[in-house]
Amino acid sequence: MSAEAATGEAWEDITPDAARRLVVAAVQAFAERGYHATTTRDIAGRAGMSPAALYIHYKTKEELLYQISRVGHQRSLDMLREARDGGGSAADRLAAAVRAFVRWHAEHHTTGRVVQYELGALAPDHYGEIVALRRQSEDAIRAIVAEGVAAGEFDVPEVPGTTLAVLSLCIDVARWFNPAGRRTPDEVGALYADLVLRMVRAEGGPVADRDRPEAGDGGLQAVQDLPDPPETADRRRSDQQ
Amino acid sequence: MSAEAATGEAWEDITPDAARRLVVAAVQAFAERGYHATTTRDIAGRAGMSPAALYIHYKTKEELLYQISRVGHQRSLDMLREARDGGGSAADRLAAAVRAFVRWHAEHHTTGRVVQYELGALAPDHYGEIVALRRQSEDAIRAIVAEGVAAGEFDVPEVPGTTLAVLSLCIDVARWFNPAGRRTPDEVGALYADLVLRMVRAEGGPVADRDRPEAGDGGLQAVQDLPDPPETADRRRSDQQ
DNA sequence: GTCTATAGGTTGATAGAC
DNA sequence: GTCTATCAACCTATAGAC
Repeated sequence: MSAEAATGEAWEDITPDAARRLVVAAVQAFAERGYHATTTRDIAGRAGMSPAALYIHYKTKEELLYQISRVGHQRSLDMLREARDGGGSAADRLAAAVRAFVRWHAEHHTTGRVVQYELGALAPDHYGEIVALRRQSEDAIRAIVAEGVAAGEFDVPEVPGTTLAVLSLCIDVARWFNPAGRRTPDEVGALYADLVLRMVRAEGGPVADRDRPEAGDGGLQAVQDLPDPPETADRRRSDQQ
Repeated sequence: MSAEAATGEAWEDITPDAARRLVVAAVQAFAERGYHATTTRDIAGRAGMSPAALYIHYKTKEELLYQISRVGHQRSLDMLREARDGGGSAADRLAAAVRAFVRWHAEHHTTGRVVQYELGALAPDHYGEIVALRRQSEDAIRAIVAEGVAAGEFDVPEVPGTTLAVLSLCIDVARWFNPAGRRTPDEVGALYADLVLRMVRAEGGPVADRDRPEAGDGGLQAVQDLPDPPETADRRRSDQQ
């Protein structure tokens, strides 16, 4: 599978064709070199156009990054919410969430790198919008963990901290995954789902059925301490803890 | 504590004074904006010098990054080897490794971000040197995990994959840690050591003492499938799997 | 919509006075 | 060792022909 095929899958519905080619080219370039090291000439060249053609479809280089970041974050959020709202025990749903999220970060590791590691180059208003999506993704995982604890399926030292660790583990896959490596995206997803369940399982193993409080977050969703909103686009990097 | 104080701790023995100020300034700038978005003017300005003064102490901007990366990676490796060679059970030593590594990435998250996420901007020969240090860090963790499995203390689905996950979890702390957040570096270290032990623990809990094979790697250190060495400095990002 | 040409500004790094 | 001044290269984005 060519790099373009792997990168392009998520961008099928962008039209016109030239705009899609530019996004695909930008994802590859941003993932390889980083946003700031990538020139608009490079992007346009990869898309088979002159440097000026980029500006017919996108107002700035940052708008291209914003498009990539927005679609990628929305896709992640949909995926995690689908797992949260799916059937089965909390363990089933947490495993499904981790499997899907990890698989996506491995399969689309080029997109994943841009989505996860180039946030800091977004304009302040775009950054704010993306952070809102990230909080919602964290909420989805936290809900599953909290429900598992409430149901007696999980035993964790702390719900928000464990949620952070699970999310963190999945995100970092985009950084290290190498398609020429030993494992397929499916295998990494299965391995990580296994490891995460080991991390949260109650000592006696999952409880099949017992009296349990109403499922839901039950006030367990602590407000996150996020850093101050950015003054300029490049003044901060983290949006968690 | 000022940002400079937190960043500066690791660079005390760099002389002369101007060279140290430049490294500290570079760490802060690279962590905030990324290597490519940082100008030599910005670094020199933060260090209280003219743009040209930087070149008295460092031949290029990349040499500054290399210095930061080399010292940070060497410090990480020393830390992990000290835990590996320390006393106690495999669980004790794995917990010590995670606690120290996570604590360092939280406390020195500015340095950590540069060390972990700006590798891709290194010149090819410098990059190769850093990757060698990273492999040795991975070896240190893998040795502890393998020894725990051999001793019956740990039960993991796969030693190399579990090692990767542990390392990954620790590294990602540099990305998300926010000193204005809820947790201190010590608290994150303790939490993560707890979570990692849950991840690797044998179902029946640690085995106190039993017949066990000679401790050591025993051939369990699989050769890593690393990507091809870079042709140019900016052509690759990952060095694992 | 795409091109060539280029404006207008910034960059990494150097020259030479002190 | 540090400064001011500057160069040559390169960048993002725009103008205007087709």
